Amino acid sequence: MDLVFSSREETSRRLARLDEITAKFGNPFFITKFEKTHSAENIKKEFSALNPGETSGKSVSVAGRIMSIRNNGMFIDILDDSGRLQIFHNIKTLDVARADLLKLLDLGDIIGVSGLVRRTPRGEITVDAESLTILSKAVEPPPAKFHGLKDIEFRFRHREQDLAVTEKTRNTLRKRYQMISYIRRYLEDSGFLEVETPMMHTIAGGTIAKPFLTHHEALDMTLYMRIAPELFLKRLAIGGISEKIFEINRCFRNEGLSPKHNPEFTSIEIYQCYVDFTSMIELTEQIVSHVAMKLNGTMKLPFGDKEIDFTPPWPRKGMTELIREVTKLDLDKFPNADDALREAKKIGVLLEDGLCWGQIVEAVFGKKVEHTLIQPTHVIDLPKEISPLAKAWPDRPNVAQRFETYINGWELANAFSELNDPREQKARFLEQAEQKRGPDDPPHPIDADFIRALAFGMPPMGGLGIGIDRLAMLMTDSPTIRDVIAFPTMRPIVGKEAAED
RNA sequence: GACCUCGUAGCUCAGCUGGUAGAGCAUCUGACUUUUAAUCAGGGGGUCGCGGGUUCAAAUCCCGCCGAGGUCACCA
Repeated sequence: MDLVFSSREETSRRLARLDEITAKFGNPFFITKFEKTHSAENIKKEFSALNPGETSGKSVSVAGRIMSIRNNGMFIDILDDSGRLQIFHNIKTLDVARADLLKLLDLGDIIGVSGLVRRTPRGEITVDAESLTILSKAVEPPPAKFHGLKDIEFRFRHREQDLAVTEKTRNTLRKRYQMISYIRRYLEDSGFLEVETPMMHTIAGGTIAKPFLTHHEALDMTLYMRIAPELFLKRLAIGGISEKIFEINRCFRNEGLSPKHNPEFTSIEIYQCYVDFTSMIELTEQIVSHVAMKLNGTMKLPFGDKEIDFTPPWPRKGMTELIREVTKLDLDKFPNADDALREAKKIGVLLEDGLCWGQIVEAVFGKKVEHTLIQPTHVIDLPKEISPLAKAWPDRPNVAQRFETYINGWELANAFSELNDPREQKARFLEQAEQKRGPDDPPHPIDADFIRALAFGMPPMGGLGIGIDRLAMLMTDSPTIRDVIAFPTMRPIVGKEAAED
Protein backbone atom coordinates (compact mmCIF):
# COMPACT_ATOMS: atom_id res chain seq x y z
CA MET A 1 0.00 0.00 0.00
CA ASP A 2 1.21 3.46 -0.87
CA LEU A 3 1.92 5.45 2.27
CA VAL A 4 1.67 8.80 0.53
CA PHE A 5 -0.96 8.77 -2.20
CA SER A 6 -4.48 7.61 -1.64
CA SER A 7 -5.50 4.36 -3.27
CA ARG A 8 -8.71 5.85 -4.57
CA GLU A 9 -9.77 5.28 -8.16
CA GLU A 10 -9.87 9.02 -8.55
CA THR A 11 -6.18 9.31 -7.81
CA SER A 12 -5.12 6.59 -10.24
CA ARG A 13 -7.28 8.19 -12.91
CA ARG A 14 -5.59 11.53 -12.34
CA LEU A 15 -2.16 9.91 -12.43
CA ALA A 16 -3.10 8.31 -15.76
CA ARG A 17 -4.17 11.70 -17.08
CA LEU A 18 -0.87 13.18 -15.92
CA ASP A 19 0.97 10.50 -17.91
CA GLU A 20 -1.14 11.26 -20.96
CA ILE A 21 -0.51 14.99 -20.61
CA THR A 22 3.22 14.32 -20.26
CA ALA A 23 3.23 12.15 -23.38
CA LYS A 24 1.31 14.62 -25.52
CA PHE A 25 2.28 18.03 -24.17
CA GLY A 26 5.38 17.48 -22.07
CA ASN A 27 5.75 17.03 -18.33
CA PRO A 28 3.93 19.90 -16.63
CA PHE A 29 6.26 19.63 -13.67
CA PHE A 30 9.18 20.64 -15.90
CA ILE A 31 7.63 24.08 -16.30
CA THR A 32 9.39 26.64 -14.11
CA LYS A 33 7.60 29.89 -14.87
CA PHE A 34 4.56 31.49 -16.40
CA GLU A 35 4.34 35.18 -17.14
CA LYS A 36 1.18 36.58 -15.56
CA THR A 37 0.10 40.02 -16.73
CA HIS A 38 -2.92 40.31 -14.45
CA SER A 39 -4.52 38.98 -11.32
CA ALA A 40 -8.20 38.10 -11.33
CA GLU A 41 -8.95 41.24 -9.37
CA ASN A 42 -6.87 43.46 -11.67
CA ILE A 43 -8.81 42.26 -14.68
CA LYS A 44 -12.16 42.85 -13.05
CA LYS A 45 -11.09 46.39 -12.16
CA GLU A 46 -9.38 47.29 -15.42
CA PHE A 47 -12.25 46.02 -17.57
CA SER A 48 -15.13 47.00 -15.34
CA ALA A 49 -16.45 49.40 -18.01
CA LEU A 50 -17.12 46.63 -20.55
CA ASN A 51 -20.79 46.16 -21.38
CA PRO A 52 -22.40 42.73 -21.45
CA GLY A 53 -21.48 41.05 -24.73
CA GLU A 54 -18.61 43.48 -25.36
CA THR A 55 -15.06 42.25 -26.03
CA SER A 56 -11.92 44.28 -25.35
CA GLY A 57 -9.03 44.18 -27.79
CA LYS A 58 -6.55 43.51 -25.01
CA SER A 59 -4.86 40.21 -24.37
CA VAL A 60 -3.99 39.14 -20.83
CA SER A 61 -2.23 36.21 -19.18
CA VAL A 62 -3.62 34.74 -15.99
CA ALA A 63 -2.96 31.67 -13.87
CA GLY A 64 -4.58 29.89 -10.96
CA ARG A 65 -6.21 26.77 -9.60
CA ILE A 66 -9.22 25.25 -11.34
CA MET A 67 -12.19 25.53 -9.01
CA SER A 68 -15.04 24.74 -11.37
CA ILE A 69 -15.49 23.23 -14.84
CA ARG A 70 -18.83 23.71 -16.59
CA ASN A 71 -20.22 22.74 -19.98
CA ASN A 72 -17.46 20.23 -20.73
CA GLY A 73 -14.67 22.69 -20.18
CA MET A 74 -16.27 25.58 -22.04
CA PHE A 75 -16.29 27.52 -18.78
CA ILE A 76 -13.56 27.13 -16.21
CA ASP A 77 -13.26 29.16 -12.99
CA ILE A 78 -9.76 29.66 -11.72
CA LEU A 79 -8.76 31.02 -8.33
CA ASP A 80 -5.65 33.08 -7.73
CA ASP A 81 -4.64 35.00 -4.63
CA SER A 82 -6.94 37.86 -5.56
CA GLY A 83 -10.09 35.89 -6.32
CA ARG A 84 -11.97 33.91 -8.95
CA LEU A 85 -11.94 34.47 -12.68
CA GLN A 86 -13.92 32.81 -15.47
CA ILE A 87 -12.09 31.35 -18.49
CA PHE A 88 -13.95 30.62 -21.73
CA HIS A 89 -13.01 28.08 -24.38
CA ASN A 90 -15.04 28.51 -27.56
CA ILE A 91 -15.72 25.05 -28.90
CA LYS A 92 -15.86 26.41 -32.44
CA THR A 93 -12.41 27.94 -32.46
CA LEU A 94 -10.60 25.26 -30.42
CA ASP A 95 -7.72 23.55 -32.17
CA VAL A 96 -7.36 19.81 -31.74
CA ALA A 97 -4.48 19.98 -29.28
CA ARG A 98 -6.16 22.43 -26.94
CA ALA A 99 -9.40 20.48 -27.06
CA ASP A 100 -7.41 17.40 -26.14
CA LEU A 101 -5.69 19.10 -23.20
CA LEU A 102 -8.99 20.53 -22.01
CA LYS A 103 -10.35 17.00 -21.61
CA LEU A 104 -7.42 16.07 -19.40
CA LEU A 105 -7.94 18.87 -16.86
CA ASP A 106 -9.33 18.21 -13.39
CA LEU A 107 -10.55 20.31 -10.51
CA GLY A 108 -7.54 21.48 -8.55
CA ASP A 109 -5.09 21.65 -11.47
CA ILE A 110 -3.06 24.83 -11.90
CA ILE A 111 -3.35 26.34 -15.37
CA GLY A 112 -2.12 29.40 -17.23
CA VAL A 113 -4.28 31.04 -19.88
CA SER A 114 -3.82 33.87 -22.36
CA GLY A 115 -6.59 35.56 -24.31
CA LEU A 116 -8.84 38.56 -24.78
CA VAL A 117 -11.02 39.94 -22.02
CA ARG A 118 -14.73 40.29 -22.58
CA ARG A 119 -17.92 40.54 -20.59
CA THR A 120 -20.34 37.73 -21.35
CA PRO A 121 -23.98 38.47 -22.17
CA ARG A 122 -24.73 37.27 -18.63
CA GLY A 123 -22.41 39.98 -17.29
CA GLU A 124 -19.37 37.97 -16.19
CA ILE A 125 -15.86 39.30 -16.91
CA THR A 126 -14.21 36.44 -18.78
CA VAL A 127 -10.94 35.62 -20.52
CA ASP A 128 -11.48 34.05 -23.96
CA ALA A 129 -8.64 31.55 -24.02
CA GLU A 130 -6.32 31.57 -27.00
CA SER A 131 -3.71 29.42 -25.32
CA LEU A 132 -3.84 27.01 -22.41
CA THR A 133 -0.95 25.62 -20.37
CA ILE A 134 -1.17 23.14 -17.55
CA LEU A 135 1.34 24.28 -14.93
CA SER A 136 0.73 21.63 -12.29
CA LYS A 137 -1.45 18.54 -11.94
CA ALA A 138 -3.48 17.96 -8.81
CA VAL A 139 -3.05 14.24 -8.35
CA GLU A 140 -5.33 14.29 -5.33
CA PRO A 141 -8.68 16.03 -5.83
CA PRO A 142 -9.75 19.06 -3.80
CA PRO A 143 -12.07 18.03 -0.99
CA ALA A 144 -14.98 20.32 -1.68
CA LYS A 145 -16.32 22.11 -4.69
CA PHE A 146 -18.33 24.97 -3.28
CA HIS A 147 -19.13 25.26 0.41
CA GLY A 148 -15.83 25.12 2.24
CA LEU A 149 -14.64 22.42 4.60
CA LYS A 150 -16.45 22.01 7.91
CA ASP A 151 -14.56 19.22 9.62
CA ILE A 152 -12.40 21.14 12.07
CA GLU A 153 -9.81 18.41 12.42
CA PHE A 154 -9.41 18.01 8.65
CA ARG A 155 -9.10 21.77 8.17
CA PHE A 156 -6.25 22.10 10.67
CA ARG A 157 -4.43 18.97 9.55
CA HIS A 158 -4.68 19.90 5.87
CA ARG A 159 -4.57 23.66 5.97
CA GLU A 160 -3.48 23.94 2.31
CA GLN A 161 -6.73 22.27 1.27
CA ASP A 162 -8.71 24.38 3.70
CA LEU A 163 -7.16 27.55 2.26
CA ALA A 164 -7.86 26.47 -1.30
CA VAL A 165 -11.55 25.81 -0.75
CA THR A 166 -12.62 27.93 2.26
CA GLU A 167 -12.79 31.64 1.65
CA LYS A 168 -13.20 32.44 5.33
CA THR A 169 -9.89 30.72 6.10
CA ARG A 170 -8.10 32.74 3.43
CA ASN A 171 -9.54 35.99 4.75
CA THR A 172 -8.80 35.21 8.39
CA LEU A 173 -5.18 34.19 7.90
CA ARG A 174 -4.49 37.04 5.46
CA LYS A 175 -5.85 39.50 8.01
CA ARG A 176 -3.64 38.03 10.69
CA TYR A 177 -0.50 38.54 8.61
CA GLN A 178 -1.60 41.99 7.47
CA MET A 179 -2.24 42.92 11.10
CA ILE A 180 1.32 42.01 12.05
CA SER A 181 2.59 44.04 9.13
CA TYR A 182 0.54 47.08 10.20
CA ILE A 183 1.82 46.84 13.76
CA ARG A 184 5.41 46.58 12.56
CA ARG A 185 5.04 49.56 10.25
CA TYR A 186 3.29 51.62 12.91
CA LEU A 187 6.09 51.05 15.42
CA GLU A 188 8.85 51.61 12.88
CA ASP A 189 7.21 54.88 11.87
CA SER A 190 7.24 55.80 15.57
CA GLY A 191 10.98 55.25 15.78
CA PHE A 192 11.07 51.73 17.20
CA LEU A 193 13.76 49.25 16.17
CA GLU A 194 12.76 45.63 15.66
CA VAL A 195 15.22 43.26 17.32
CA GLU A 196 15.67 39.53 17.82
CA THR A 197 16.53 37.61 20.96
CA PRO A 198 17.16 33.91 21.60
CA MET A 199 14.45 31.30 21.24
CA MET A 200 16.52 28.80 23.26
CA HIS A 201 17.35 29.74 26.80
CA THR A 202 19.51 28.15 29.46
CA ILE A 203 17.08 29.52 32.06
CA ALA A 204 13.38 29.87 31.21
CA GLY A 205 12.79 33.36 32.52
CA GLY A 206 10.73 36.49 32.03
CA THR A 207 7.53 35.02 33.41
CA ILE A 208 6.31 31.88 35.14
CA ALA A 209 5.28 29.05 32.84
CA LYS A 210 6.19 25.45 32.21
CA PRO A 211 8.82 25.36 29.43
CA PHE A 212 9.54 22.89 26.65
CA LEU A 213 12.91 21.21 27.04
CA THR A 214 15.39 20.38 24.34
CA HIS A 215 18.96 19.23 24.35
CA HIS A 216 22.11 20.54 22.73
CA GLU A 217 24.35 17.62 21.79
CA ALA A 218 27.72 19.33 21.37
CA LEU A 219 27.41 21.28 24.61
CA ASP A 220 25.57 18.40 26.30
CA MET A 221 23.14 20.68 28.04
CA THR A 222 19.44 21.23 28.48
CA LEU A 223 17.95 24.21 26.72
CA TYR A 224 14.48 25.65 27.21
CA MET A 225 12.30 26.99 24.44
CA ARG A 226 11.65 30.51 25.52
CA ILE A 227 8.54 31.32 27.51
CA ALA A 228 9.10 35.09 27.14
CA PRO A 229 11.76 37.32 25.55
CA GLU A 230 11.57 39.95 28.30
CA LEU A 231 14.93 39.60 30.02
CA PHE A 232 16.94 39.63 26.79
CA LEU A 233 15.05 42.60 25.42
CA LYS A 234 15.89 44.54 28.56
CA ARG A 235 19.54 43.64 28.13
CA LEU A 236 19.44 45.12 24.62
CA ALA A 237 17.87 48.24 26.05
CA ILE A 238 20.50 48.41 28.79
CA GLY A 239 23.19 48.30 26.11
CA GLY A 240 21.53 51.26 24.44
CA ILE A 241 21.02 49.68 21.03
CA SER A 242 17.91 51.84 20.80
CA GLU A 243 15.71 53.60 23.31
CA LYS A 244 12.67 52.10 21.58
CA ILE A 245 12.72 48.42 20.66
CA PHE A 246 10.26 45.63 19.96
CA GLU A 247 10.23 41.97 19.03
CA ILE A 248 7.41 40.04 17.35
CA ASN A 249 8.04 36.36 17.74
CA ARG A 250 6.99 33.01 19.06
CA CYS A 251 6.86 31.91 22.69
CA PHE A 252 6.42 28.32 23.82
CA ARG A 253 4.60 27.15 26.91
CA ASN A 254 4.20 23.53 27.86
CA GLU A 255 0.67 23.89 29.10
CA GLY A 256 -2.89 22.99 28.21
CA LEU A 257 -4.61 23.76 24.93
CA SER A 258 -7.84 25.72 24.80
CA PRO A 259 -9.72 28.05 22.45
CA LYS A 260 -7.34 30.77 23.61
CA HIS A 261 -4.17 28.77 24.22
CA ASN A 262 -1.79 27.14 21.76
CA PRO A 263 1.55 25.69 22.93
CA GLU A 264 3.37 28.05 20.58
CA PHE A 265 1.94 31.50 20.24
CA THR A 266 3.06 34.88 19.00
CA SER A 267 3.59 37.88 21.20
CA ILE A 268 4.93 41.34 20.69
CA GLU A 269 7.02 42.88 23.42
CA ILE A 270 7.82 46.56 23.31
CA TYR A 271 10.24 48.57 25.47
CA GLN A 272 10.61 52.31 25.54
CA CYS A 273 13.13 54.15 27.71
CA TYR A 274 12.24 57.17 29.82
CA VAL A 275 8.48 56.51 29.94
CA ASP A 276 6.30 54.76 32.49
CA PHE A 277 3.46 52.25 32.21
CA THR A 278 0.88 54.94 31.48
CA SER A 279 2.63 55.59 28.16
CA MET A 280 2.28 51.87 27.50
CA ILE A 281 -1.45 52.17 28.13
CA GLU A 282 -1.62 54.81 25.43
CA LEU A 283 0.55 52.76 23.09
CA THR A 284 -1.71 49.73 23.58
CA GLU A 285 -4.75 51.76 22.66
CA GLN A 286 -2.97 53.27 19.66
CA ILE A 287 -1.83 49.94 18.28
CA VAL A 288 -5.15 48.15 18.73
CA SER A 289 -7.31 50.96 17.40
CA HIS A 290 -4.89 51.48 14.50
CA VAL A 291 -5.13 47.87 13.33
CA ALA A 292 -8.92 47.81 13.85
CA MET A 293 -9.25 50.78 11.49
CA LYS A 294 -6.70 49.47 9.01
CA LEU A 295 -8.17 45.99 8.82
CA ASN A 296 -11.87 46.65 9.20
CA GLY A 297 -12.32 50.39 8.75
CA THR A 298 -14.17 50.70 12.02
CA MET A 299 -13.60 50.70 15.78
CA LYS A 300 -16.72 48.65 16.47
CA LEU A 301 -16.26 45.01 15.61
CA PRO A 302 -18.59 42.05 15.99
CA PHE A 303 -17.38 39.10 18.02
CA GLY A 304 -19.83 36.24 18.05
CA ASP A 305 -23.10 37.75 19.24
CA LYS A 306 -21.29 40.66 20.90
CA GLU A 307 -19.99 43.96 19.60
CA ILE A 308 -16.70 45.28 20.90
CA ASP A 309 -15.92 48.98 20.73
CA PHE A 310 -12.21 49.64 20.49
CA THR A 311 -12.52 53.44 20.48
CA PRO A 312 -9.95 54.79 22.95
CA PRO A 313 -9.50 55.75 25.67
CA TRP A 314 -10.46 52.62 27.61
CA PRO A 315 -11.39 52.71 31.29
CA ARG A 316 -8.70 52.02 33.90
CA LYS A 317 -9.79 50.16 37.00
CA GLY A 318 -7.95 48.72 39.98
CA MET A 319 -7.79 44.96 40.35
CA THR A 320 -9.14 44.91 43.92
CA GLU A 321 -11.61 47.65 42.96
CA LEU A 322 -13.05 45.41 40.23
CA ILE A 323 -13.25 42.46 42.63
CA ARG A 324 -15.17 44.69 45.03
CA GLU A 325 -17.58 45.83 42.29
CA VAL A 326 -18.34 42.29 41.18
CA THR A 327 -18.31 40.38 44.51
CA LYS A 328 -18.63 43.08 47.21
CA LEU A 329 -15.45 41.63 48.74
CA ASP A 330 -12.79 44.25 49.51
CA LEU A 331 -9.52 42.35 49.68
CA ASP A 332 -7.64 45.53 50.52
CA LYS A 333 -9.28 45.23 53.95
CA PHE A 334 -7.71 41.78 54.40
CA PRO A 335 -4.01 42.33 53.75
CA ASN A 336 -3.13 39.14 55.57
CA ALA A 337 -3.04 36.08 53.30
CA ASP A 338 -4.89 33.80 55.75
CA ASP A 339 -7.75 36.31 56.11
CA ALA A 340 -7.89 36.89 52.36
CA LEU A 341 -8.00 33.12 51.75
CA ARG A 342 -10.90 32.76 54.19
CA GLU A 343 -12.85 35.63 52.61
CA ALA A 344 -12.24 34.22 49.14
CA LYS A 345 -13.69 30.93 50.27
CA LYS A 346 -16.82 32.74 51.50
CA ILE A 347 -17.57 33.94 47.97
CA GLY A 348 -16.94 30.51 46.51
CA VAL A 349 -13.31 30.75 45.42
CA LEU A 350 -11.67 27.69 46.93
CA LEU A 351 -7.88 27.92 47.00
CA GLU A 352 -5.10 25.82 48.38
CA ASP A 353 -3.19 26.96 51.44
CA GLY A 354 0.15 28.66 51.22
CA LEU A 355 -0.65 31.23 48.55
CA CYS A 356 0.50 34.77 49.14
CA TRP A 357 -1.95 37.68 49.22
CA GLY A 358 -1.19 38.73 45.67
CA GLN A 359 -1.80 35.23 44.34
CA ILE A 360 -5.15 35.15 46.12
CA VAL A 361 -6.16 38.49 44.60
CA GLU A 362 -5.11 37.22 41.20
CA ALA A 363 -7.08 33.99 41.62
CA VAL A 364 -10.26 35.73 42.79
CA PHE A 365 -9.96 38.18 39.92
CA GLY A 366 -9.51 35.31 37.48
CA LYS A 367 -12.54 33.44 38.77
CA LYS A 368 -14.96 36.27 39.34
CA VAL A 369 -14.00 39.29 37.26
CA GLU A 370 -12.04 38.32 34.18
CA HIS A 371 -14.95 36.93 32.15
CA THR A 372 -17.02 40.06 32.81
CA LEU A 373 -14.54 42.40 31.09
CA ILE A 374 -15.93 42.28 27.54
CA GLN A 375 -15.29 45.87 26.44
CA PRO A 376 -11.62 46.95 26.51
CA THR A 377 -10.53 47.64 30.07
CA HIS A 378 -7.15 48.36 31.59
CA VAL A 379 -6.82 46.62 34.94
CA ILE A 380 -4.34 48.59 37.04
CA ASP A 381 -2.90 48.38 40.55
CA LEU A 382 -1.88 44.73 40.43
CA PRO A 383 -0.26 43.31 43.57
CA LYS A 384 3.50 43.67 43.67
CA GLU A 385 3.83 40.05 44.79
CA ILE A 386 2.68 38.79 41.38
CA SER A 387 4.68 41.41 39.47
CA PRO A 388 8.34 40.61 40.13
CA LEU A 389 9.62 42.63 37.18
CA ALA A 390 7.57 45.78 37.83
CA LYS A 391 8.27 48.84 39.93
CA ALA A 392 6.06 49.35 42.95
CA TRP A 393 4.62 52.73 43.86
CA PRO A 394 6.85 54.55 46.38
CA ASP A 395 3.81 55.44 48.46
CA ARG A 396 2.03 52.10 47.96
CA PRO A 397 4.77 49.49 48.33
CA ASN A 398 2.45 46.51 47.73
CA VAL A 399 1.06 47.82 44.43
CA ALA A 400 2.88 47.48 41.13
CA GLN A 401 3.02 50.15 38.44
CA ARG A 402 1.43 47.74 36.04
CA PHE A 403 -1.66 47.12 33.97
CA GLU A 404 -3.27 44.27 32.11
CA THR A 405 -5.71 45.00 29.30
CA TYR A 406 -8.76 42.74 29.09
CA ILE A 407 -11.01 42.40 26.06
CA ASN A 408 -13.76 39.84 25.59
CA GLY A 409 -12.80 38.34 28.94
CA TRP A 410 -9.24 37.61 27.82
CA GLU A 411 -5.98 39.11 28.92
CA LEU A 412 -4.70 40.80 25.79
CA ALA A 413 -1.88 42.99 27.07
CA ASN A 414 0.38 43.22 30.10
CA ALA A 415 2.74 46.07 30.87
CA PHE A 416 4.65 47.80 33.61
CA SER A 417 7.09 50.44 34.62
CA GLU A 418 10.10 48.14 34.48
CA LEU A 419 11.98 47.50 37.69
CA ASN A 420 15.57 48.72 37.25
CA ASP A 421 16.94 48.49 40.80
CA PRO A 422 19.26 45.45 40.78
CA ARG A 423 19.14 44.87 44.56
CA GLU A 424 15.37 45.06 44.54
CA GLN A 425 15.23 42.75 41.52
CA LYS A 426 17.37 40.18 43.28
CA ALA A 427 15.14 40.34 46.34
CA ARG A 428 12.01 39.95 44.18
CA PHE A 429 13.43 36.91 42.42
CA LEU A 430 14.29 35.32 45.76
CA GLU A 431 10.78 36.05 47.01
CA GLN A 432 9.29 34.61 43.84
CA ALA A 433 11.34 31.44 44.25
CA GLU A 434 9.69 30.99 47.64
CA GLN A 435 6.14 31.35 46.34
CA LYS A 436 3.95 28.30 46.27
CA ARG A 437 3.34 26.86 42.84
CA GLY A 438 2.00 23.63 41.43
CA PRO A 439 3.03 20.44 43.26
CA ASP A 440 5.20 19.20 40.37
CA ASP A 441 6.72 22.53 39.44
CA PRO A 442 10.41 22.95 40.16
CA PRO A 443 11.49 26.06 42.07
CA HIS A 444 11.80 29.09 39.86
CA PRO A 445 15.46 29.58 38.90
CA ILE A 446 17.11 32.94 39.37
CA ASP A 447 18.70 34.55 36.34
CA ALA A 448 21.85 36.04 37.81
CA ASP A 449 23.06 37.27 34.42
CA PHE A 450 19.98 39.41 34.15
CA ILE A 451 20.47 40.93 37.59
CA ARG A 452 24.11 41.68 36.73
CA ALA A 453 22.89 43.35 33.54
CA LEU A 454 20.58 45.55 35.62
CA ALA A 455 23.57 46.39 37.80
CA PHE A 456 25.18 47.93 34.73
CA GLY A 457 22.42 50.55 34.80
CA MET A 458 19.06 50.29 33.06
CA PRO A 459 17.25 53.52 32.27
CA PRO A 460 13.70 53.86 33.58
CA MET A 461 11.36 52.46 30.96
CA GLY A 462 7.99 51.10 30.15
CA GLY A 463 7.51 47.60 28.76
CA LEU A 464 4.49 46.11 27.06
CA GLY A 465 3.46 42.69 25.81
CA ILE A 466 0.46 41.97 23.56
CA GLY A 467 -0.89 38.58 22.55
CA ILE A 468 -0.86 38.69 18.76
CA ASP A 469 -3.02 35.60 18.25
CA ARG A 470 -5.75 36.87 20.54
CA LEU A 471 -5.69 40.26 18.87
CA ALA A 472 -6.02 38.48 15.52
CA MET A 473 -9.02 36.56 16.90
CA LEU A 474 -10.68 39.83 17.89
CA MET A 475 -9.95 41.39 14.50
CA THR A 476 -11.36 38.44 12.55
CA ASP A 477 -14.29 37.35 14.76
CA SER A 478 -12.60 33.98 15.28
CA PRO A 479 -13.88 31.91 18.21
CA THR A 480 -10.71 29.82 18.58
CA ILE A 481 -7.01 30.62 18.50
CA ARG A 482 -6.52 27.79 16.01
CA ASP A 483 -8.45 29.74 13.40
CA VAL A 484 -5.76 32.42 13.39
CA ILE A 485 -2.77 30.04 13.52
CA ALA A 486 -2.08 28.46 10.14
CA PHE A 487 -0.84 25.19 11.59
CA PRO A 488 -2.06 24.76 15.16
CA THR A 489 -0.55 22.04 17.32
CA MET A 490 -2.21 18.65 16.70
CA ARG A 491 -1.56 15.11 17.81
CA PRO A 492 -0.23 13.10 14.88
CA ILE A 493 -2.44 10.35 13.54
CA VAL A 494 -0.72 7.08 14.31
CA GLY A 495 -0.76 4.85 11.23
CA LYS A 496 -1.95 1.28 11.27
CA GLU A 497 1.62 0.01 10.83
CA ALA A 498 2.80 1.89 13.90
CA ALA A 499 -0.15 0.65 15.93
CA GLU A 500 0.75 -2.92 15.10
CA ASP A 501 4.32 -2.57 16.34
C1' G B 1 -4.61 15.17 33.36
C1' A B 2 -10.41 14.70 34.62
C1' C B 3 -15.40 14.84 32.76
C1' C B 4 -19.07 15.35 28.68
C1' U B 5 -20.01 14.88 23.38
C1' C B 6 -18.63 13.25 18.63
C1' G B 7 -16.12 9.84 14.59
C1' U B 8 -20.96 6.63 8.49
C1' A B 9 -18.59 7.43 0.61
C1' G B 10 -13.51 12.32 -1.52
C1' C B 11 -16.80 16.58 0.90
C1' U B 12 -21.53 17.93 3.60
C1' C B 13 -24.75 14.94 6.17
C1' A B 14 -29.29 11.27 7.03
C1' G B 15 -29.70 6.40 9.09
C1' C B 16 -35.70 6.10 15.21
C1' U B 17 -36.59 1.54 20.42
C1' G B 18 -30.75 -3.84 16.88
C1' G B 19 -33.23 -6.65 11.14
C1' U B 20 -29.60 -6.48 3.60
C1' A B 21 -25.64 0.91 3.91
C1' G B 22 -28.54 6.08 2.14
C1' A B 23 -28.92 11.36 -0.14
C1' G B 24 -26.75 15.82 -2.39
C1' C B 25 -22.22 17.38 -4.41
C1' A B 26 -17.57 15.28 -6.29
C1' U B 27 -16.09 11.16 -9.75
C1' C B 28 -17.15 7.93 -14.33
C1' U B 29 -20.35 6.98 -19.03
C1' G B 30 -23.83 9.17 -22.37
C1' A B 31 -26.77 13.52 -23.95
C1' C B 32 -26.88 18.81 -24.35
C1' U B 33 -24.00 23.46 -25.22
C1' U B 34 -22.93 30.94 -23.62
C1' U B 35 -22.74 28.53 -18.25
C1' U B 36 -22.71 31.04 -13.01
C1' A B 37 -23.24 25.40 -7.30
C1' A B 38 -24.96 24.57 -15.62
C1' U B 39 -28.82 20.85 -16.82
C1' C B 40 -30.80 15.70 -17.95
C1' A B 41 -30.20 10.12 -17.80
C1' G B 42 -27.33 6.12 -16.02
C1' G B 43 -23.05 3.79 -13.30
C1' G B 44 -19.06 2.98 -9.79
C1' G B 45 -17.53 4.09 -4.94
C1' G B 46 -18.17 1.86 2.38
C1' U B 47 -13.60 -2.74 7.32
C1' C B 48 -19.90 2.71 9.48
C1' G B 49 -12.32 5.47 13.53
C1' C B 50 -9.67 0.67 15.51
C1' G B 51 -10.08 -3.84 18.59
C1' G B 52 -13.00 -7.01 21.60
C1' G B 53 -17.87 -8.53 23.77
C1' U B 54 -23.43 -9.45 23.99
C1' U B 55 -27.01 -11.38 20.27
C1' C B 56 -29.96 -15.70 15.52
C1' A B 57 -28.63 -10.68 13.86
C1' A B 58 -24.62 -4.62 15.66
C1' A B 59 -23.43 1.66 12.13
C1' U B 60 -27.03 1.08 16.33
C1' C B 61 -26.12 -1.98 22.89
C1' C B 62 -21.51 -2.86 26.34
C1' C B 63 -15.96 -2.56 27.28
C1' G B 64 -11.04 -0.93 25.80
C1' C B 65 -7.97 1.99 22.55
C1' C B 66 -7.01 6.08 18.87
C1' G B 67 -8.39 10.93 17.14
C1' A B 68 -11.29 15.47 17.60
C1' G B 69 -14.49 19.26 19.92
C1' G B 70 -16.26 21.39 24.52
C1' U B 71 -15.86 22.28 29.92
C1' C B 72 -12.52 22.17 34.04
C1' A B 73 -7.40 22.25 35.90
C1' C B 74 -2.53 24.77 34.43
C1' C B 75 -1.85 29.36 31.81
C1' A B 76 -1.44 34.24 28.03
